[in-house]
Amino acid sequence: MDTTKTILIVDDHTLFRNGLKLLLQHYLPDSVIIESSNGEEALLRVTNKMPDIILMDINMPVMNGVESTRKIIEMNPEACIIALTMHGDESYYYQMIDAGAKGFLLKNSKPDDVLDAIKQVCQGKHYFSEEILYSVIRNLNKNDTEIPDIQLSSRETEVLKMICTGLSNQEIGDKLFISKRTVDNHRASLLEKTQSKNTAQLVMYAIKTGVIKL
Amino acid sequence: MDTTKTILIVDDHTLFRNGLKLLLQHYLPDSVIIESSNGEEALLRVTNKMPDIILMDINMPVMNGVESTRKIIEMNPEACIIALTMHGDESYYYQMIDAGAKGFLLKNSKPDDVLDAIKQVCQGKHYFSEEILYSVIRNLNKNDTEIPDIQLSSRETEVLKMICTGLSNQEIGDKLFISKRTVDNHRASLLEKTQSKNTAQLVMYAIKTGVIKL
DNA sequence: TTTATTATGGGTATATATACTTAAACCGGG
DNA sequence: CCCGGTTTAAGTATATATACCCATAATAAA
Repeated sequence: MDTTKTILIVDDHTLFRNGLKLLLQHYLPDSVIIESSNGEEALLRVTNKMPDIILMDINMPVMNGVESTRKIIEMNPEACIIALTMHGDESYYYQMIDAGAKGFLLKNSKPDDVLDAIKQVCQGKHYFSEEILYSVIRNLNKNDTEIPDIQLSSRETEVLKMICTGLSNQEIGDKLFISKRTVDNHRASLLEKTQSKNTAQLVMYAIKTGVIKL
Repeated sequence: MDTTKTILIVDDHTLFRNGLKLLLQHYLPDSVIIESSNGEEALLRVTNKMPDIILMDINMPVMNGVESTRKIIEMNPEACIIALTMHGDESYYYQMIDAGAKGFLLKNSKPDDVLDAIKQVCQGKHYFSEEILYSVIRNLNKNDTEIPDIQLSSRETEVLKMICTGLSNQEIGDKLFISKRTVDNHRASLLEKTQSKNTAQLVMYAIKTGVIKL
């Protein structure tokens, strides 16, 4: 690692931020570490001056990591954003890649991995935790036999949300001022697109993909 | 803070552990910090010598924080265990209190809060993050009008899990070698006990309460 | 021992969801 | 302009879930 760098940590957990900051200061004494507690704050921080590296959490209040990454990359496609993920965030991998993240780190990585990632990304390369590569490859195997990516229309998403709250097709129709039969059709489309067999699997899909929040 | 203390950090995220360790070493230079990456490791660590303070994450692989806390408190009811929680772990608050945790810290606390918590708990007192107290009080309000605590039988839980995977009552009956009608009745009990109107709400309940994992 | 709960199974009826089909109106991109 | 997808709607049929009722055996709790 050569000269002084500015590193922005974006995470909603103060303890995690503070700890990581100390960690980075210890291994990279010349670096300048700044912090933001969510995606929106991060956006404001980078408008004046783009840091050399951004370590971005995914699950955050106000604005999540995916959206924030997307907007930062819009401002500057060269921005070096490394996603900080936990096990369980698998469904966001592709979204983050799509948004323009240059690297992926698991939160249970070793400090060496973080330094490696920063080094690689600063050189214009990409960096992925081994575990993440493994997980992605495992998903690729799945996708051979299953569906790659599903696109739900806005109406379908709307209906899906209502289904999850426990409304019947009749009730959904009443709320949306459309026929129950139309809702039947949307539901059928949802079952087919998500390869679900019934309501239970549909709700599970909605939760796994983040269509609805707990 | 007076003399030298031993502090055990139990968390599955290496980065978090390392960061928190640096943080504690910075503010408590005389302390000895040791680490475990899950509840089972923690158990092994404390059998020889009980640390003065244990900072315990809740969601961990192999053995989670609740179970680990329960077993450590069994060994030594005086053990000073402080739970480290995230927003979203609300459903575990009561379990952790029940298990014997002496304090509660949110992962987005300030370092000062951590020192406070350690100080208080070492003096035999309890410590709770303000946000946690707030959340608990808010839930108390809810419980006035809603359901206090629901107890599902093991058979019901078994059926509920299968429902969530998308099996029909007939299929569940076949798997459990019981009549479809029996499953009908279990399902009806589940709907009543969980105050659900239909399958969708049932699945939502299962996920919110952690009956099933994603 | 009495009592309560759970697990088991069934009768009957209705409500809802699911499967298959067709089709009209609309809207945006090539 | 036509084409593909979405949204709307409906016919018809079956499968499944839900709502009541009841009953018995085993087990745990009081």
